[in-house]
Amino acid sequence: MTTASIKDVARLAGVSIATVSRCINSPEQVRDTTREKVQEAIRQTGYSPNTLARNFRRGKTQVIMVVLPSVGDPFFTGVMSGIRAVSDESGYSLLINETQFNTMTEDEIGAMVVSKLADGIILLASMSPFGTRVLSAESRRALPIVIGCEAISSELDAFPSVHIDNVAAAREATEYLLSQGHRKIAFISGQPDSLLTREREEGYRHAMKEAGIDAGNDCIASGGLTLGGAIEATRVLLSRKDPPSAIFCANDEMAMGCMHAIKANGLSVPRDISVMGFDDTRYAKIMDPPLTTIYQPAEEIGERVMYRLLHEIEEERSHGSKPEIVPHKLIIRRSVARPSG
Amino acid sequence: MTTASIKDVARLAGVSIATVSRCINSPEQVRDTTREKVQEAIRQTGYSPNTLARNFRRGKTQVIMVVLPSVGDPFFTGVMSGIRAVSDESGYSLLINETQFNTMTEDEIGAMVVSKLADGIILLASMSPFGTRVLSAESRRALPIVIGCEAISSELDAFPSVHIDNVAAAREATEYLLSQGHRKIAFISGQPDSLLTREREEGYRHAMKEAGIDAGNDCIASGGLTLGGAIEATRVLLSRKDPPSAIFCANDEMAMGCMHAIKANGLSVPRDISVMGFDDTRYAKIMDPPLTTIYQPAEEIGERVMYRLLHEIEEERSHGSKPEIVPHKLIIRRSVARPSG
DNA sequence: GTGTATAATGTAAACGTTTACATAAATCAT
DNA sequence: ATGATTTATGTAAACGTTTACATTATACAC
Repeated sequence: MTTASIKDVARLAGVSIATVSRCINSPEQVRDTTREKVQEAIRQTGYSPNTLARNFRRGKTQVIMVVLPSVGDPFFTGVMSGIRAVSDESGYSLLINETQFNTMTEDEIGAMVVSKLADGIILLASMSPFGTRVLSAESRRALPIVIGCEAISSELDAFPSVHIDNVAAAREATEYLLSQGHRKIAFISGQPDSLLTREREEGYRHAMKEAGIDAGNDCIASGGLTLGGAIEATRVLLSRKDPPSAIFCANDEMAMGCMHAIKANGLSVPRDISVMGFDDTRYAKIMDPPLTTIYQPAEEIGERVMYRLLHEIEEERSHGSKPEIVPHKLIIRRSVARPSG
Repeated sequence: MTTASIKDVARLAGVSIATVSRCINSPEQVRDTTREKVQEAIRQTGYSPNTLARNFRRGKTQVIMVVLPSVGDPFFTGVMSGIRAVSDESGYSLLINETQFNTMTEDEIGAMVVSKLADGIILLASMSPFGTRVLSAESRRALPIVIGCEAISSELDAFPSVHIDNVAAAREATEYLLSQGHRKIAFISGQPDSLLTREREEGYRHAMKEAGIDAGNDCIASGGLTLGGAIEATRVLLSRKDPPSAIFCANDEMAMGCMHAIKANGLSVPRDISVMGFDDTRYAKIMDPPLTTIYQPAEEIGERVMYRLLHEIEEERSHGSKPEIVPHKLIIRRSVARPSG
């Protein structure tokens, strides 16, 4: 009971396999009467083209691989939804790879594309991509890759990318905290090596320095970008002899954990401690109090990344293109107030 | 500058392509000296097997398609993470399809499997799958499909599935509300046709009926399983002349929206209105107040679904297997209290 | 060293499409 | 009706693997 192939259809319809193929791929080339015969045969056999064979023949998979730290994070969900909107309309499927626990090395990822598992690859805030083992310098440059949400360091800037200006955004956020009179501002970052938050930390440090405040290492805690990590980090921060009056979290997810930990400690937000997030996920506005944060146009980032990738795939590769910077925005809600002390 | 093929490697190593292939797939079959030659040639050419050709030849993609309403929902994120844990270790990749806005019809989904885009398919709380157009009755039964999170209606019970007992769980939740003295209990459901919540609604109705309370249609509002939908639904519920003293939401995501809307209305949870969720996502415990809800073992469901699917793919198809029921649990936190009135 | 058993390699077909090219059929002007 | 032109169909090669089978090389016993 093996599935019907194009040959079966051809035989049943009394035509050649080429004609059947044309009926499917460029129906206007075949005469009406023949087309009907073939369609009838297709119906009878229950034929559906074997994608494996087709992909092989065409040398394309119509699949895009998306590599990202965590699909669960509501910000990435937003980006994904932008990507999906474009991929849907252009006939691509999405292969998702979470690097959450580093189950997949960059080399493996590179191998997937080289070995044609996907036609292109979107790197969302991943670690520095691609060791040199798998990909020669040339082939690396020839690979359809677009980076989203995070600029990649120096030597690899041949890859196109789209993201906000993370440094500026984090500086703005910090400056807002400063403008409200805060001096003791803590920062909860991602993993130490996380590209995603490195620039935000840089913006934070920059603003603090400019304000003449020494943001020593005990102002910074790592929350691993997760809810639980942030709860832990906040506990540590609060147990310090001189606790902060404001905490700036590198993403909203951590801000949620942070706020929870503060309340669980019997303190109030923003009366005792102010909290600032980053991303403006769908949860920001329903938090209690609603979260003051930095808005990133998640869907737009996703859309532009995907459009960009399509361009890379379908047109010629663009060398050393400048990153696309999309605008961010400080969203003032109610989780930040002037310090009480 | 086209990528190297197995031929190039063979030529460079001075062996036949068969030997190269064996070096990759069953190295023990080839002599050490030859293997080294070949490996050297592979290194020099930068060869990596063309997955397209390999898949074609082998008739397998090593890809599983997962169809689910929304990757953004933290519950599904949990299920996905269970699926991923198993798929990773067994060498499968995941193709994700959100049906969120019904961009993809069931027929299209069926077509994907028939046309070999994926080796198997996991349906997470999707609508009733598969029209009859694409799939004949026999091939439908022959398809490696496993259903997660929701039993599928009557005639299709040939598909294996794993999920909790939704009816019983929802009944328990409602009974808990009743035991706290609530009589005016509202229910916020998903879309009217959503399989995911239909059974939960049934459990709710059942418990209400058993308690001798008439749960008329104005006790039930649709929140579309989304945050925003639940906010809207709650507003409607609160504006009734005789508002409920407790609201049971068909998932935690909606409970978050619900709680927000209640607070935004100047009321307090649980003093004025109690809120009950369903899923026990990672946010449940950090809500303010922490959410009383039904725990579903999301990761376990994902793992078992995936194991089940692997079995379907690798062993013979199982006809009419009974659904696997995993345990749920009522988690009592602080969003439910005795009614004040 | 011969013959036999075993291990290693080579040869060639097959998988199901798409497509360049060749051929046959239909259309049209005369 | 004939030939010229256009349109529709058929033929066959190609894509890069894997693998059954045939062949050759190696090891081993005598």
